[in-house]
Amino acid sequence: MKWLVLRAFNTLTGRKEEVDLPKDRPVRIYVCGITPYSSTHLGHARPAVFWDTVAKYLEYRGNEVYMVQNVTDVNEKVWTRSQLEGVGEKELARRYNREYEDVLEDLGITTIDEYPWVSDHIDEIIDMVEALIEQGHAYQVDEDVFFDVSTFERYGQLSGQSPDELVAGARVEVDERKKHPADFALWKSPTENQPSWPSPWGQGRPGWHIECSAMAIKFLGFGFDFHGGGTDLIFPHHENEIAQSEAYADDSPFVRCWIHHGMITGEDGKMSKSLGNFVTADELLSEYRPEVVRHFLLSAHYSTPLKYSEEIMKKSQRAFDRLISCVQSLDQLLDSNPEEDVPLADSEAEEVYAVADEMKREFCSAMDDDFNTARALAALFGGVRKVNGFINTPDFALSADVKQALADVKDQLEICSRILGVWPEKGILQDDAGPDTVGLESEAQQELVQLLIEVRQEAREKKLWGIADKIRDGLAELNIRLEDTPQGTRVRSTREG
RNA sequence: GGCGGCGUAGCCAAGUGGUAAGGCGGGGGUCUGCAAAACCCUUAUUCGGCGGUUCGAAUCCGCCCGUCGCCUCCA
Repeated sequence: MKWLVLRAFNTLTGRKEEVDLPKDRPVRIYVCGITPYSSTHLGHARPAVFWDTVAKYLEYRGNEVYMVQNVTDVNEKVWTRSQLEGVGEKELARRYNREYEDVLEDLGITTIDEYPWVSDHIDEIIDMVEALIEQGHAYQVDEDVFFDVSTFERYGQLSGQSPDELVAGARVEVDERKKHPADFALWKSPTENQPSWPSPWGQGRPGWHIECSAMAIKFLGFGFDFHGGGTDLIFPHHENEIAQSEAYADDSPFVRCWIHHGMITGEDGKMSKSLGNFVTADELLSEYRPEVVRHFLLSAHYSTPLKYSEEIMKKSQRAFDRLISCVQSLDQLLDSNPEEDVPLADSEAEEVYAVADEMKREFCSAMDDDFNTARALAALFGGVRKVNGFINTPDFALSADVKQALADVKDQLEICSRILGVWPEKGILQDDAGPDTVGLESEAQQELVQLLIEVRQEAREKKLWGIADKIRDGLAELNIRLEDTPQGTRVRSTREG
């Protein structure tokens, strides 16, 4: 496979640019993670699924990937919530982080190499703040330390606004001790009895922003390849990250390409806790299979807002069903013996190979073009449609050559699907049929279903349609659907989730 | 008020200079004992509006409208 250039939209420059992928070292990626103070919702799942897909794609492309996602466990929100629940800040963070990790595991996210915690990097943070003070980029007031925005001429580059413009519309009252209203805290004294750490400026806590700079530089070095996060983090978080990091290193750029994903929205705007319109990842995963959730999250380009609704989830469910159905058809053909002396077997096989090639080409072209997962999904399903069309033609015959070509197309479907995470990882009947379905363990249930199919088949051969339909209808009520195909009766679970 | 994103069929969504992918839904057919699934045909003379550049614009430029986000320690 000959790779073309990868292009990505860089928030810093505001345009799509070519990204040279390093050949002698891993692609280094930092993605803003969560603040573990409440349940994981869909908005947290989007970046995780998106970046997991990017990493898997880059690996498929032949690049190693090293990806880091932080855990902001020292933070006002964590503190506030811990007070409400009457537990320690650390304990609360651990609990919600565990929940987040479980969701990531359910969603098949396997590409994140490090999850650094802020509370484990206080030393690095203090070192960085000290250096910034020495360099004249930061100043101490009482027991707080602020970054001096006026010493960094590129301030505002990412968000496209000057410090004064930012201040003009500010809705918060400004700390009078700051030299410039846009200055931000690097280190601050604790309120009440918050956990705090000793520092040259007294007991205190890191400000927001500084932890990401310190941890990104520690794990990835200065000038790494991609930095991801939500559009809501562009200002102030990422703007400040750039300022303090580039000031600290006296170098530029801190990040080669900034990628910001759009917000998940509910019926009334951005999904957030304060609006109460969020859907937790757990809720969704109890209703839909992870592959379906991934399909939904990848069905629009990462940069656009994505509206959640029950209806749209049903669409993703159907799309996933379509993929499964195609794979099952392929499996059945690959399990059967090829016919001999099939006319035109060569050209038929060529046709199938062409489907696989075209799908792969279009898939890669979509991913290379600013990680366009919506287009990649379209390429995948285009392949599904063509395969279905091919094996459904009236004069379709399974020659040995065609069989081999179909095996190839199935491999390609699997490769593309696995990158996106929509490949049915777990069996469709076996794992779906929990005890609630028919009150039996799955293996016993399978055997039972097989028996029923055989009985029904005998009934059909004797044209006892009433009995045959009773079995089919009865199983349908248990969410087990029977489909009669020329290759025999196929079993499908219609249970969602 | 400032900055940025977005606006494509009933719905979701690709398409960033060469004449509108795909999916869902709808309509018609094929297959089937009947179904289901699948397949085939069909469903936007036009891309929020108005101007401009160009042989040619959904694509580039300007203005306007709508919408979302940020300017609050939010993914």
